[in-house]
Amino acid sequence: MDALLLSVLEREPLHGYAIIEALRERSGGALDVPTGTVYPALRRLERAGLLAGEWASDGGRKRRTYRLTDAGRKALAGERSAWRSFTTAIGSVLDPLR
Amino acid sequence: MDALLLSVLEREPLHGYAIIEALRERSGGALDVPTGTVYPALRRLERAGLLAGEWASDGGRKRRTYRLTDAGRKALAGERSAWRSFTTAIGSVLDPLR
DNA sequence: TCTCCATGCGTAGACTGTCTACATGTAGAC
DNA sequence: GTCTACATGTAGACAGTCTACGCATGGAGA
Repeated sequence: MDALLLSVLEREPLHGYAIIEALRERSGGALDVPTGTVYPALRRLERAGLLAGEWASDGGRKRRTYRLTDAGRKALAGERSAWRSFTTAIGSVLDPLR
Repeated sequence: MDALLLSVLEREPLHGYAIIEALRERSGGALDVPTGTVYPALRRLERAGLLAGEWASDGGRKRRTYRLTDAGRKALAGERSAWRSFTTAIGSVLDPLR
């Protein structure tokens, strides 16, 4: 989850709702993350210093827009390499060379 | 976890301890799953009818050897395809086409 | 006008699964 | 006699996700 959020925010700052849509889009509909997962996760990442959130107003609507911090960018690199190691490890068990 | 256990048992029945070693070996040391994860998981899979366990004696030692049931084999196929979908979805977010 | 839906943020509580740490015991090597 | 590898298992903490809510605005259509 953390890696996904960081990755989506890599290019441009987005607010929660837009992040959910971006995840759905980028994954071709496969990833439909509920708000109960995303919002707490964003908070968590903000507390950890990986994201910076800011309130903005679009018309009457209030949005909390998050952007990646430098620490977040580094964390993303780590998450990506961890993900690769992870899938390689699982893959080596699930699809052993025949 | 379930997929990993089922996959390791696909070729031959094994007991818990051997399963842990097999996972470590097959993954090149990356996967070191603690007993507190494996044993309950094996029980769970057995209760679900995906594995069949049987006590055996090797010398003075007692082992519980698990083998894949037909349902387990089907479940494994499902797990494999689910894993592929999953990694594809995550990958499309983490490593978008540039 | 009124209602409904998409937009938008958020929390409470249930649920699930993993991990740490422990208990128990045998066999064999030194 | 003690240590290590083998072997199974549980209790309880912990973390993260999901379901199901509550609240509010804006715009489209009946």
